[in-house]
Amino acid sequence: MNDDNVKVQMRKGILEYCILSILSRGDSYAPKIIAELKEAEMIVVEGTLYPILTRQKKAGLLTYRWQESSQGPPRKYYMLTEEGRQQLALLDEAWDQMVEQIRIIRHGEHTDEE
Amino acid sequence: MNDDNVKVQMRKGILEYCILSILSRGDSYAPKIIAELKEAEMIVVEGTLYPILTRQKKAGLLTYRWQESSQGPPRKYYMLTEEGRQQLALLDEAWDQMVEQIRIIRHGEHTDEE
DNA sequence: TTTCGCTACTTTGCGATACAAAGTACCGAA
DNA sequence: TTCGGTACTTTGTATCGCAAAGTAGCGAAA
Repeated sequence: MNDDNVKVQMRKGILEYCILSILSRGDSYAPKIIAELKEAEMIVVEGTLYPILTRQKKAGLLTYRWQESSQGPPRKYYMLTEEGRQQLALLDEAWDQMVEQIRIIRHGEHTDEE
Repeated sequence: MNDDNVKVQMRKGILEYCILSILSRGDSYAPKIIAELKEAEMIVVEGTLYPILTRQKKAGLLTYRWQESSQGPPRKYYMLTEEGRQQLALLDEAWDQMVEQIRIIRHGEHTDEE
């Protein structure tokens, strides 16, 4: 167990959540999504992102449309489906729960104590 | 991608962190650790916990001593090493960072806006 | 027209993980 | 001696993030 690996493992599954969350604010395409994740200091590479997008589309959470770019090849703009929005709501809950679980483990059961 | 799987994936790596955190409050053995995790509603089974403990011991983060029980077979009491404490401090940081990263992705960069 | 660099998307193989399930071993009471 | 409870261990499976290499369209420069 080395340091980098722990971080990698910690992020498993969380990336799917982040991507849905980003798309909930508007359609986007891969390189732009990567840039947004990088702004939050959550580095992601292509080889990670594309398979996730494909999985999520296959799961019915996303769809996409091709859109031409003023520069370079056309882009695949992904957008949330209704099912994707529902899944995002579930993940919002799951994340909040996990934060609370970790808080309990770190500091104990109560809220008004250190 | 089904619901349960997302939760499973979200927890990858986080369990290692939880275990170090639990042990930082005092030596413990597997069934007791499982009980503590369950209190935080973070269900773990034996087949998950034991390999983690073995990995962490092999990594030098933990040691253990055998201690007899008033009932049943002797217990392996695990305790943090100095290296384990250092690693825990790093993971505390990493976790806080991740919570902040998710916050940024969910709500945007600023703290005083919704 | 051809070539080159940029952008965008895709695929393959690897190492690591959580989990289910089954198994091993020790202890004390009936 | 047998049996129930406790504790620890091992094996096989599915999934994930990632590095690395590959495919392809577009426009500008030669």
